[in-house]
Amino acid sequence: MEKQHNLSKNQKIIFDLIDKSHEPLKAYSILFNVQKKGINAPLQVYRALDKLVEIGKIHKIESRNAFIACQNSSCQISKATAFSICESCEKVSEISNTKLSKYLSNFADEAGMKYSKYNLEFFGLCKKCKSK
Amino acid sequence: MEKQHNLSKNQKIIFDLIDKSHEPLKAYSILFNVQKKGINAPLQVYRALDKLVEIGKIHKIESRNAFIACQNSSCQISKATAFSICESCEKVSEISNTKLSKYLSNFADEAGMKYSKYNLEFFGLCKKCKSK
DNA sequence: TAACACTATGTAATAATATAACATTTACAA
DNA sequence: TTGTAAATGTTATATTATTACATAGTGTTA
Repeated sequence: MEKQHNLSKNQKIIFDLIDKSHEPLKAYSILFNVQKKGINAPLQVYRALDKLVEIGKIHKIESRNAFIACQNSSCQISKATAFSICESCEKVSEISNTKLSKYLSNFADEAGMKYSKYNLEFFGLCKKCKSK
Repeated sequence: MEKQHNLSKNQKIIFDLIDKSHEPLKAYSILFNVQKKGINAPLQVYRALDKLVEIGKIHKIESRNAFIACQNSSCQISKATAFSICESCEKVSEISNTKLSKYLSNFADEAGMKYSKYNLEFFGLCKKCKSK
């Protein structure tokens, strides 16, 4: 059984917002959206984001400085993440592919090092944008 | 034959600095280091960095907001990059592995989409830090 | 060579992203 | 009930990156 994380008040407010969103959210856009709920300062947002990333409820899209909810229960443990990003409409999807994650987890560099932690971002055009 | 890019004055100054460095450099650290050469403003640095990234002479380490010189002639074309990052000493190495790059370039998501462009960052402890 | 397009440069101001430092409060196990 | 870790609140500030505008260089081609 996986460890249960009871989210704190701020964590819950911010997670709910990200989880409901259909696109990655940026920290200051989150801040703007939760000010009505009494979260007033950037640090309050960043602290909640840090924690949510740490426990795997959300992921940071590094190339976009934005955050999305995890779509994939297993990366709550693994911290091994992969995304596809449309360079036109900025749609981001989490890739949940066992073969890919196994391949990357087992990948060994020249020195024989393996890495259980990684982040992969694919870039291209999504189906919609491609057909325009 | 690959397209020859003649670097401009600022591009050359900044590329030389990054190329000589044994660690990823951040934009404002670059700025500080090139002020004696007459580059005074952040924008001058960012413009050169953008161009150098575009032509593949350097890469951005997204999770660190830092830049390193390309170690791998082939990614001047591919924009398909992979790195290992030590979470203790922050050493970054570019991974140049044909199997890996082929695997990722041929990877198709659920929708059958392939992506020639990607960025992969592995995290762990380098050999040195591991043995401490 | 003049006209043009394109790339690069210089400068100032400001936007966007993220953290430091410090005080206080809450959750909860020992 | 006390100790400790986690979370919160607040102010200030550090770090990363872009906008806007003016000017200068480079190379092509009419």
